[in-house]
Parts: sequence; C-alpha cells; structure tokens
Amino acid sequence: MQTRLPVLCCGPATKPIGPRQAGALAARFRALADPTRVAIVNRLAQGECCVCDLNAAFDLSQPTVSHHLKVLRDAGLVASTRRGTWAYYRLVPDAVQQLRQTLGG
Amino acid sequence: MQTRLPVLCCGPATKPIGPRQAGALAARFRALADPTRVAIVNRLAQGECCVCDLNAAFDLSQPTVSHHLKVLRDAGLVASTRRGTWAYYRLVPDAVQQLRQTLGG
DNA sequence: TCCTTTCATCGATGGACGTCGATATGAACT
DNA sequence: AGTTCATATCGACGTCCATCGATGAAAGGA
Repeated sequence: MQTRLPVLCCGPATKPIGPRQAGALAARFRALADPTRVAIVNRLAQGECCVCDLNAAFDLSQPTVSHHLKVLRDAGLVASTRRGTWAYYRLVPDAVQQLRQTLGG
Repeated sequence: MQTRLPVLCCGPATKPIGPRQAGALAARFRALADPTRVAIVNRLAQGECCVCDLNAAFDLSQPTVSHHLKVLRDAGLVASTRRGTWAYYRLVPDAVQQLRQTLGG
C-alpha cells in the first residue's frame, strides 16, 4: 500500500501529514480507546482465542463483547475465522505494527 | 515508575494486563483518537510550536484547539511553557515512546 | 489606566459511543 | 424438522465528546 508511514514522535525525519492520514490514524487509535478493547487485544496477543472465552473473561454481556470485536474488526486490528460452532479471533500483526511505526518506530 | 510495560502485540513475552492498566492505556490511546489531535502531535513532532500557529493551521475555533491541547496535556503527551504573551507546546517523548512500546516495541 | 493580543475556561448543543435485552443467524446433533 | 448452543445484529437508553460563542485571565504597549 504505502512504503513509508508518517511519524508522530521525535524521529530525525518527521514529516507533516494531511487531514486524510490524520483521520485514518485517529480511527485506528480510536479502536484502542476503550479498556475492554485494549484487554481483548492484549489477550489475543497471547494467541488465538474463541469468543466464548472472551465472554467469560470480561464480565460484560455477550452482545457488548461482540460489539467490541466488530469495532476491532472494522479497524483491521483483528480477524476472525469460523471453525464449526465457534468463532476464533486473532491479531493482525501488520496493523498493530503500523500503529507502532506511526508513533516513531 | 515501572520497569516493564504490557505489550499488546506479538512479542515473544506477552503478558496479561489487569483492568487498571487497560484503562490507563485506553485513556492514552483516546487522546490520539481524534484527527485534530493526531495532526497536532504530528506538528509538534517537528518541534516546539506556539498556540497561535496551531490556531491558524487547523481551521477550527480557538477554544476548540485549546480544548484539544488540554486533552493532550491531561494525557501527558504534550507539555506547555508560557514565555511572555505566547504559550509554547512541545511533545513529551517518553509518553509517546511508552505508547509505542505498548504496541510491541 | 485603558486597550489589544493571546490563551484558557464556561455553558450549551448536536452527535457519537458503550451498554444492555431482545432477536436473528448459523452450525451441530437427535 | 426440531432443539440447543455459539455469535451476530438490532433498537433503545444514558453518557461522553467535539464544537461553538461568550467570557475570563494574563501580559504588553500606548
């Protein structure tokens, strides 16, 4: 897609970004702007996980957890696979790394 | 403060985080969950900047820009210094780097 | 002291978000 | 088909947020 990312922190070659890129970056950061979603991402960082485990872990209603998973999916931070009855979620490493590079990696 | 940070992405030693840490991390990410604030941080990454320049740059009302600066200040991502009539804002590199490490540094 | 400039704060408003119960979808098993 | 379990979607409600105009506070100059 794009070879270089704009950097938000103090690299030696910091470049200005336009409104579109700022909006795209903000949308991704917004997906992490909720404690439940941060915890979900942290959990998925330990490996693939099915929704039923997440439902049991977070003391929230099942629709609420499903909603947060959708937000993370729409942001491209996680992906899901249906295997039989259960749906398994996993991190999308490239997306997380892209955010990290944005912060000055 | 703390020697090690929880990591949200695919490091080899990813550790689970508690609700408090998840809330603190989400609060910081929320400070970046707005296009204007992402653009402000990107602008400050190029060096110190006074508020009047930011007001001119973002086509928003002066109170709105001031509000965003306060959000970033409360999150610890930027700091300000008053010199004479003008207030100068700058990035807090440690805070940004901390977020970066959270994403898998 | 009065005026101007710069920035922060206040109060209000419209829209977005997190949460839930109810319901729909979809897969496995009898 | 009918039943049960696992997820997703829908609709509603309360709260938070971005934005604005108006106002306050602080500094410098006439």
